[in-house]
Amino acid sequence: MRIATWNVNSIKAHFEQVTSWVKDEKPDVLCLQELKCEDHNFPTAAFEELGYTCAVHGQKTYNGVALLARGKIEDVQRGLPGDASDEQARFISGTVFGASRPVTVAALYLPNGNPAPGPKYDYKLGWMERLVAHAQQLLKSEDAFVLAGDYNVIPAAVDAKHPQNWLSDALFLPQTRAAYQTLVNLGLTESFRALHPQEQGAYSFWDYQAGAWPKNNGIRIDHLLLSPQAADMLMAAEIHRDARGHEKPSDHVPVMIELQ
DNA sequence: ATGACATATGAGATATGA
Repeated sequence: MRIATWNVNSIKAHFEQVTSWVKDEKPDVLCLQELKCEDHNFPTAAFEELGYTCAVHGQKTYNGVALLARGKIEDVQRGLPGDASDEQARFISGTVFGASRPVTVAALYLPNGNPAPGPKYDYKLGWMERLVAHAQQLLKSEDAFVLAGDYNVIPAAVDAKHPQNWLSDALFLPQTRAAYQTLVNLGLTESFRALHPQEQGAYSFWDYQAGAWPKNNGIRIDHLLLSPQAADMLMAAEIHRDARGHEKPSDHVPVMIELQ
């Protein structure tokens, strides 16, 4: 079972590139972030024609996440538990069915948090605390699960071309990295780094500005975190950096893993 | 030090992103 995550920076603006990639790669499960559209404007019919079931948690202009799967999706949950007043569409989860066992997959779009300090950074840290609490709940079941998405977290200096430029940024502040490490320390496995411990220059985001892409001035912020039961099934993890080379691309590229 | 670039909204300029 192959599971991919991709911050598409508007599904409307990048529809052709997303569907083209899906036709080529045929992931079994696809987590999308930054749809920037409401549910009724998501191209559900087009993805259904490609063989996917769609679970969408959209929002006008900002945010918006979706979970797509080749088979059925059960127990869909929209929104990250822990704050009923949070109206930002940044989390959707559901259970999909692989050859061997069910897997719960969450598509998440963790808040950017800039400028830090400030209310946006407070929101980011609060969101991360809620994600830790939710992961703790999921771990109790001992089921396989995958938390996939745009974490807006640079885990370590190796995950940025110029880490010194990010020291005071919400994506790389010590408090951000500590919160992310708290999540991982629950017993989760970060797929890409687990399989490529030494690899440098592997990024998933390049700013549109200042020629970041041709200089490979990127950061690795899109991650798939695995429960112990899912980690046991991990066979591959790859960043599809070629997607950044098209005309008018998203600023993120897909990251895809293979389980069992 | 600043802006550079992209998207959505809505019809100009602003908010957001990372």
